[in-house]
Amino acid sequence: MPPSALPYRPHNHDACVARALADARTICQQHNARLTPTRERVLELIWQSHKPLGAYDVLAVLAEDGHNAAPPTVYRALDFLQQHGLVHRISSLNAFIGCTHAGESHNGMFLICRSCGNVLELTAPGVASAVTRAAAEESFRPDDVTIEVAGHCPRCVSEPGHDG
Amino acid sequence: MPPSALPYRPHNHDACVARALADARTICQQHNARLTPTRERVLELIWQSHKPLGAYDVLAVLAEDGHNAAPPTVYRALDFLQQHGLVHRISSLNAFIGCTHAGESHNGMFLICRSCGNVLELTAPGVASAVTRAAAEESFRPDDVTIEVAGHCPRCVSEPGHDG
DNA sequence: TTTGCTAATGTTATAATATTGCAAATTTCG
DNA sequence: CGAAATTTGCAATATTATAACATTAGCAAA
Repeated sequence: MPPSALPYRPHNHDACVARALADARTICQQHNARLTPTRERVLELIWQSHKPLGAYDVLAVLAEDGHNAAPPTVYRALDFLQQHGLVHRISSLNAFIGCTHAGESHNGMFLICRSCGNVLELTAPGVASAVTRAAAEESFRPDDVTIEVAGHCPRCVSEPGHDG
Repeated sequence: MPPSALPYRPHNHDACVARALADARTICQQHNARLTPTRERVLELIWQSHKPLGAYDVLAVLAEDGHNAAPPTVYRALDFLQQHGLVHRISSLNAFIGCTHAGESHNGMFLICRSCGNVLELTAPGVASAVTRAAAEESFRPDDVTIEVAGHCPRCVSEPGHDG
């Protein structure tokens, strides 16, 4: 039996979040970019679980925080975080998830469980090269590659009905 | 020099549309599904070019037709067409495009030109199998695979500024 | 310390995309 | 025909995202 990937097994998620925030600080410093309180808070919220979060979900939590924010605040923070490779947008879900390979150059491929909602980000070199090759056969010059796979994660295949 | 794929070279596009409509009729018959006038008209509109069309673009043309339709009309027609494999939704664009492999079982991969807007749908067995393999390594059971590649098509790489 | 510049945020409004729910019409089929 | 199922019409509303412009914070030079 192969080891389950992170999102699918119990773990101290606070450690995930802490690591993500620490990495983000480092990366922003390297980029000479300012990880302001709002941006950091949004990143933290996005990282609250391995399930993607919608912009308006983030907005709602900010409101609970007492931060009277409007949509542009959230979208700007998310744009910033995306630009620095700290979060990804999952376009088939209109939602955002923390990048688990921040800092590394990577081609994300996302495995989205329809049952529990967790998303696993993979670096899949074989997939990336196959895509590149297929594009090259059409003389197409790729820029951004979106690969999103909806299905069922190992936990939900074996014991349906999870939500965590 | 490799031959340009269909969307990138001049062709009698009316023939594309006619073939798509004819195929659709056949497929719907096989599925015991009703290709009603609205559905057929929506399919025809989606096929007006090799550029994806938004739901509200379709709606606008229906309005010009004198068909006083509301959004649900369009979305229902599009759902129907998707269910029968006649159109695809490009989630990175929130738009729809005619399926060029209707009837065949296929895993679409879309090459989206950011310059001219044309979209080429490919069947890429190498990509499909790489994705399947990567998912299997995580014991993930894929259901739907979305592969969308944004970039520049051969025509726009060699002579930027196209729109057709 | 003021001044001036840039990046970041606030604020209001609105655009763009998509769905819900119910009633009416149409088609299918016994 | 008449009952059941499918399709459509329609109004309202939900959800996601951006435009436009005013304001403030951070920071460096005069």
